[in-house]
Amino acid sequence: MDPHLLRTYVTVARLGSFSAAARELGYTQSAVSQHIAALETDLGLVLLGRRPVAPTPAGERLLEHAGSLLLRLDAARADLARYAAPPRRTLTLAATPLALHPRVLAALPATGVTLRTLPRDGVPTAVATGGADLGLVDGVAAPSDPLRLPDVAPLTALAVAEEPLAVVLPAGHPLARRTRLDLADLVDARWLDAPDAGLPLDRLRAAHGAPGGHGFRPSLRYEGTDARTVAALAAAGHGLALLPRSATPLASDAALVPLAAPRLVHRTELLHGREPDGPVAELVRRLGHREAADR
Amino acid sequence: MDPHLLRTYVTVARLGSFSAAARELGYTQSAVSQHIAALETDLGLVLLGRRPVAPTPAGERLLEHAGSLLLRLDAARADLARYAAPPRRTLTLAATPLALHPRVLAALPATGVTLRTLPRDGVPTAVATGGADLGLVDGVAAPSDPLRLPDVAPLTALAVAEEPLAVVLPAGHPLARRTRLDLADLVDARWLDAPDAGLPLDRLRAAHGAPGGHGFRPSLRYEGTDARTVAALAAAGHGLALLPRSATPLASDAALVPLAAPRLVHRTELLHGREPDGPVAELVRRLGHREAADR
DNA sequence: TCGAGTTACGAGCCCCGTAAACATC
DNA sequence: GATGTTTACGGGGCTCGTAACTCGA
Repeated sequence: MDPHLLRTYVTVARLGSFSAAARELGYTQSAVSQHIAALETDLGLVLLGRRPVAPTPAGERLLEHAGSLLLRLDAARADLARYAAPPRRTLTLAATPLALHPRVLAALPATGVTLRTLPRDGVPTAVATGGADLGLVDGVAAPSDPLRLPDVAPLTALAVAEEPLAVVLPAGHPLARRTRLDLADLVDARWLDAPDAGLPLDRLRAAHGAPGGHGFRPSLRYEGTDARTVAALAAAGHGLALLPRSATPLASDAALVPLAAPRLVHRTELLHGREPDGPVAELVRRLGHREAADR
Repeated sequence: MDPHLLRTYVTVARLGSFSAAARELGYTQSAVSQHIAALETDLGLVLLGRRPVAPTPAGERLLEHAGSLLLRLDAARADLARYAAPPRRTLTLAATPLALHPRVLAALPATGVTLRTLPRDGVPTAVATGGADLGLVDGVAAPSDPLRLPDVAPLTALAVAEEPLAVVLPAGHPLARRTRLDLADLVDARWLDAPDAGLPLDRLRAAHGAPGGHGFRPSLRYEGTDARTVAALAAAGHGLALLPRSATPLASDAALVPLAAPRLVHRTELLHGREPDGPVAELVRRLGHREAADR
């Protein structure tokens, strides 16, 4: 289970071809073939069906392990590299769209900042593998509960902000006159599915206590990262959306009703590798008032 | 960052000696020395101080990564090995002491079972690396919240039971007459520190919302795994203890007061690798009524 | 001087590329 | 026969062991 072999394996599985993988990795087809053969004899399992080239069930399983394994390997290397490198003068920040809280924007230094928005899982990965110095992630959680983040490497998370959640509906919607809404009222509604900009529907289902996967049926799917668009889509009646209050600069045709039960908040956390220095440490100091969790 | 080199490195760090590590791994000192040198040049860092042989700060950091990396590697191998092996006829169960809920014991098959109790972190590890077919872990959590387990590999967790928590005090204790207690009343008390048998004090601090580490000061430390002993120690006045109701067959000199706030329960979960078969699947079917989480 | 880690060097193995064989469309 | 995977084989590099060297108590 040499990492080289694993890397070859995941590449072949992703591309569905030995030769394509060889091109991408800078090997010959022959070498790739030998790598796969070595893995298969080592594990005593056939990992790939040939013609077409596709993972067997065991191979699917290995893919899950291998992905996380290679990720952690990169993370370890990147983390150690920080020890060798001189302190950074600039700062790269990876954030989910809704995590760009005004408090954070206000605290950023005037120069030397690169900001990049990524989908949710990409942020921890970027911080772990050194693609970013700091990460900002948002999500729903019970008040003062830490977010559930995939633990790719030892990262430290600090709570940055918590704010109430609100349901966005068209102004004419029957529920728009309410002063508060419970999640239970909304299980059967159609919801916008905007995993990169809004809050994933899975989280709602989980919060509502139905991990089985029923309820909160998706309507339109939006694959962009702009919260304003999500709010506009909801106002136009394409489905409900749950957003933090501050992220919804309202059009006149939308109604915003606070979510009352269950008690959930929109939470933003700052993620960093350990022992930040230079501008990273400065920003952490300005933002992090209370420690959330050590992963 | 070849796993072989990492394994050599952690062994050297653990034993504090190149030659001892060489003996343990079946290499010559020379090879070990070359392994370490290779790692150090690869990463561009000095990992070990020689004479005495001890990790540098960067080396300490690598140790954290390497430990988890090697563990996951073993886990992946063990998981894949299950695909190749014929279905098991026997069943090995790893459990924390308080996780042996009567429901579980009742559901065990009559023959072919090996039961082993381990400290908390050992259970997920054992299941992941194939040391056990199934794991049972207990912990405190908010009602219907999954436990926070270290994620060493993709494991599936099923909720088995939740039951109320109670504080064990000596019969003569000033608080023993109360009909309910809040955690806030008990921050300043002395607590038994019994990480392997009772509930770790860190969890109490976290539940109380003070991750800083204050409060819940330890009194006597008990390193065994017997819950009965913990209850007896608490009854004898050596410190308070928090236990699930059912785990405290009471001596007459002890008082049991239910914990009322925050709303916490003692929860047990069943852990298994995916797609169980044979007796494993049978037990899972009998016990797992609701799925807790997929890690 | 002794214990312990490093360095020099050579033998063997492993890994990859070339090239030919083989399979499938 | 075109495309794509496997197998045979050979060279170069890597890894480990032997043994000589170095350093500190």
